[in-house]
Amino acid sequence: MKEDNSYESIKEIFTEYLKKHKHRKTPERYAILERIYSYEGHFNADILYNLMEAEYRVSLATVYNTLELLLECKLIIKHQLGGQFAQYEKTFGNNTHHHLICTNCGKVREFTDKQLRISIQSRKFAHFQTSHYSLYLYGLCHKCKLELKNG
Amino acid sequence: MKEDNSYESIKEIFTEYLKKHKHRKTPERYAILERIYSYEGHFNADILYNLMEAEYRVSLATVYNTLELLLECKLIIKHQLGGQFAQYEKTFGNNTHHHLICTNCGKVREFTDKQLRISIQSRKFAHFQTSHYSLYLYGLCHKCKLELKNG
DNA sequence: TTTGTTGCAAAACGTTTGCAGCCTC
DNA sequence: GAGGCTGCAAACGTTTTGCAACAAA
Repeated sequence: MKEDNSYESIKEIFTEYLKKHKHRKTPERYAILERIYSYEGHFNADILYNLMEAEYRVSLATVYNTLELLLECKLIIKHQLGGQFAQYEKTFGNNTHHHLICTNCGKVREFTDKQLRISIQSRKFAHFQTSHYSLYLYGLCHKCKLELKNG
Repeated sequence: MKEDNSYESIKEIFTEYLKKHKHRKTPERYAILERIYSYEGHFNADILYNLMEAEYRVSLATVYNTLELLLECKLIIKHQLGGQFAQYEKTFGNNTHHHLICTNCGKVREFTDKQLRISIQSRKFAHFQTSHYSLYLYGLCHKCKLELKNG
């Protein structure tokens, strides 16, 4: 099981995808993939760009380009949570989780709920083939609820 | 029941909100609210701005300003579906629904599922007070699935 | 050798902001 | 009359694009 989520097998998925779509296997692309898979949690293009700086310098354009490819082969997923930056996260080695978003401070928390996950994933459609999903619950986090009550 | 979703009662909610927060009751704000509530489906700031053109001319800044107020008093909700525009929709007189988003053509379809809605709405958290939620299922619509298979 | 990819910088895009004048309150 | 709101245009910040140089195939 652990092996399935190792960087080697992830890399293989990416290589297959690149080959199939006649894209080139550039060192930049693999460096970005590797960086993403050693990162825990949500990130955005700018965070990733700055993380890369230290290891293997790539341009921001290449970061965006590679994120697009990784989205297409489903190695990462994209969230449009707040206003500004799009957020990304790796899909393998990551438990499927749901998001709690505070409408006051914008903080994002994750939670897992197997029952909920199954309810959603088992929903089938005649004319739509689901590949993945996102569930966002909006509301007030503990801190903001107290602040608004006292303020 | 029908009365509860009429424009008059919606307007009252907005008026209450404006009064409570010491905001002014300007004709622009009511014109925008009215336009939104006579519109079916998702819209974005630009669509709304263009719709207003014919009836009661307002600036784009005012559109954004008013959308912000309507969000705060929960008369509309905001979706960050694709990349570009944020999408909005009215909340009253609208069944709670979920979204199917085609990852190929970007088309958004809605569906309702009472059981799923209840499962999600009944999930409680110790340190988070949920106000609303969004569920997005990503995948391929019928048309795109066929196109990709044949292409 | 061919052609996809890179880095750079400039452009594009939706959204936000600053400001003078206007209009609720 | 005071101060919040409007329209306008300019600014903002993220993402995309055009192009010349480069490198994978």
